[in-house]
Amino acid sequence: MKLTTRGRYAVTAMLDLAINGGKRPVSLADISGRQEISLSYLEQLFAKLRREELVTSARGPGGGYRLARSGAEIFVAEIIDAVDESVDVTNCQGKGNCHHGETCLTHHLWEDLSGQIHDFLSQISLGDLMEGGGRRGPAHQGERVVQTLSLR
Amino acid sequence: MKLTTRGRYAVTAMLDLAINGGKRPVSLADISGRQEISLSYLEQLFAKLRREELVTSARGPGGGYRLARSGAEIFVAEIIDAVDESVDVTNCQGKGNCHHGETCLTHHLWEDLSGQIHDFLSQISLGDLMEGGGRRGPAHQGERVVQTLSLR
DNA sequence: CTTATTCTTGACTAAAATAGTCGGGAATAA
DNA sequence: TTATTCCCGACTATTTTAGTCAAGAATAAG
Repeated sequence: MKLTTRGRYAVTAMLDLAINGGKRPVSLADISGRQEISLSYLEQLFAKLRREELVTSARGPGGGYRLARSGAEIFVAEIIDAVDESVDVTNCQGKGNCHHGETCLTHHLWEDLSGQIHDFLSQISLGDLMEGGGRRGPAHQGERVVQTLSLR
Repeated sequence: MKLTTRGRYAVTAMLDLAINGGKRPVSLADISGRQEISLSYLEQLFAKLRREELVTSARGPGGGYRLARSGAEIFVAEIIDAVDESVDVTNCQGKGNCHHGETCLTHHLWEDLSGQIHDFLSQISLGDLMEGGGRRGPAHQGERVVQTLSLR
């Protein structure tokens, strides 16, 4: 799990799709215009999103992309995983000699930590984001997610 | 808040310091040897950690670094913030014209999201990591952190 | 006092990731 | 038939990451 600008772009684009996508598919050109993301870059991102079956596509005039499921069933973690694949685990993979010959401590640690964040983002759907949205202030105090995190 | 390899390096090094640092300071050469991180790179990281007052230094033979506070009082989020500074907020900073003239939706969204993760990592101290450590399996089922996350 | 050790600083470099470009295609609705 | 839109691969510029190098300052130990 990585959190980068690319992940933000992808979530942004998917949210745009969730908001503006009704019956008709939404073209990348539209998303590009609204969100100010380069069209070609969006194409790259959506190729990955499609491979992970988060969106479906329709070619030709009036074509574009649709969410593969409802917004309530698509979670932020899925989107980020789709575009930011390959979490390479540096240092001491398998070697297990990092710490006085014992099996690497910090590696597991980070893996766990990143797993926790992943679990967290797995609870937030596009639907949640649409409701609560980016609005700050007292508008939506409603939604609450309670999470139990265990450190092992 | 960014989560990168550099942050992992920093947390790893700080944890090494927490574990191996008793009365005497720990030299970067020692950490470099144990954790297999380049010495010069560690120097760069520790310059930042020192600026943020997470560690104190002692020069000369037998010198090295010490945690500035006890491990129980140093939190993962602080470490990551210290080395991964400058979270630049791309697109629509202040412009507020991203989405049909309304003030940018996804920007706030991401800021909130990243804030939640920050809060989460602000609850995990080096002390916690030392206890629970990287051990998987049923060893330490004890520690539990309960968090209430609110989507706005 | 000398010396080896260790931090301190700044500039530089190589490699990788990120963000983006470009050009050609294939499908398809109008 | 044609304009629109996805699809795909290769290429490029910029930035970030990870690491190198060299010179210097503080200081404990001998």
